[in-house]
Amino acid sequence: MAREAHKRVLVVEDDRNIEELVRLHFSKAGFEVTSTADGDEALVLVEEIKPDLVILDWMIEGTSGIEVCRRIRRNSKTAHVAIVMLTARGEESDKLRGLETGADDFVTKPFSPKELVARAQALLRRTRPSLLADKLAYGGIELDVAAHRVRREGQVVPLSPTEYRLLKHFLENPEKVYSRQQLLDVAWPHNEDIELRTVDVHIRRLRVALGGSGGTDLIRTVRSEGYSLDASAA
Amino acid sequence: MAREAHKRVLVVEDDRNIEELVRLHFSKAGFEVTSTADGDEALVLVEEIKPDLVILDWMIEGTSGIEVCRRIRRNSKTAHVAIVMLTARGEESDKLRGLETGADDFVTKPFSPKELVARAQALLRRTRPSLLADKLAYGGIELDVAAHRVRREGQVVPLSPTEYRLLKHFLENPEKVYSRQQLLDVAWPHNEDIELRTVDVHIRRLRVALGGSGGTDLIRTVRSEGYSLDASAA
DNA sequence: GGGCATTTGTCACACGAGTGAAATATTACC
DNA sequence: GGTAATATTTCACTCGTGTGACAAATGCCC
Repeated sequence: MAREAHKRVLVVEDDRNIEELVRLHFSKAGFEVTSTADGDEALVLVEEIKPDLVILDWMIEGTSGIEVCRRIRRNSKTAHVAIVMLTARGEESDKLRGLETGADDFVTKPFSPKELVARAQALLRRTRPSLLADKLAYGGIELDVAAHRVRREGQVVPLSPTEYRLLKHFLENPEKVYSRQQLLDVAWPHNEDIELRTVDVHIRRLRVALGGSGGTDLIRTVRSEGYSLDASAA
Repeated sequence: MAREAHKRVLVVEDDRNIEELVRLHFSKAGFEVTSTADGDEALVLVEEIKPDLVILDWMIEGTSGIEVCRRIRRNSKTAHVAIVMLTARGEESDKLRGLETGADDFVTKPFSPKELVARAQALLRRTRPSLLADKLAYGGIELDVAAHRVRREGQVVPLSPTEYRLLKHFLENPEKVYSRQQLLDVAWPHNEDIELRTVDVHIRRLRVALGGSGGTDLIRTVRSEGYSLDASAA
């Protein structure tokens, strides 16, 4: 989730030339591109490959673009995906209907592929407020994802980036033991060639940071296994 | 606001025929019409008669239409007025620039006077969201959107355009961390090919501007993440 | 239109927090 | 008690950020 995997984009477009153009530019921008010319197939694919982004032509074979958009939004498994509509010039009313239907952005043909990619990327950067499950809490600790802020008993706890990532992972999976290697995998952006012992050090720093206000230690050491977040007595 | 007095309209147009045509139709629709052919005179009149609506020709004597528009918007006493631009056919780029400058609607010549009146009336009915929700506040900072003015502890804080956009975004989303890229997306009109580090500099300028009165720093640096507006202690 | 002030983007440099590894001390388990 | 695992401390180095300076771009006024 935190790691920088290639974003997937599904292109729904029945004009071969445009499809190629879009595919080329998104590939070049590091996206993994899948495409189809058919609306019904698009609905299957969007569930299957779980793209981060759908580029959707307004007028396509099978189910119309606007209908595809609506159905993607209605299906809870796919409702979250970002959607950019491609439409012909000058159809202002279409634009309104498209936004109502749930498209996130609109690009009118003819368009600059570079701009399309740029807007798509900006769209993916934008956080969707509705999707932010942004409060984690356990044993007197609160973590606000949006504000990137941690409190213990109401007191703000300053954490370094690594400490924050560690704690966030523990809060997302409380009372579950993770080995040092597992922790390196989830809380270190570049987890190659890092000593397992290093985890110990950061666990300690996290303990100190959290305990600054004098509370009990919520991080449990499980000998020869790893660590977990656990409010039960040691 | 509640009273149904005759709406006042100022027509800025140097073509005698068009001026007459517009005057006639707006009068018939119950407007009180004033007109001028000169841009500089328009700026005086708009303060004097406080119209509800300005019909503004793109190309006029004196100061150009776009410049008149800009100045009307910049003057806090007149910034709220509705503006409809009259422009020659086919100038899409003009249209864009006009909207950026602050025109509310665009009508291309030749136009139907009936349609012009209808759109003007629709415009007046339409509530301008930016002018309604026009007070943002957080941690001793007040931002008046309509007046385009910022105060801290009551003291007026002069801000450059970029600083203003940054602060406005933060005030609209307080205590939420934004990456440099996200800030470029929302606070820079043309965000292509701008270095991420540039954000740092403008954040600093905003800090200096806000802190001029000696208050604490409300902008929080979240290392390796971005910035947020946050009144809590570190 | 020309000259001036402001705004803006970029850079170079300095500083300090954050990080990873190593060395030593401590604890837990048999 | 012996051994292995973990805790703690320390240190060198990296990397992100703050800062001031500068040049280009923009807008403004006459």
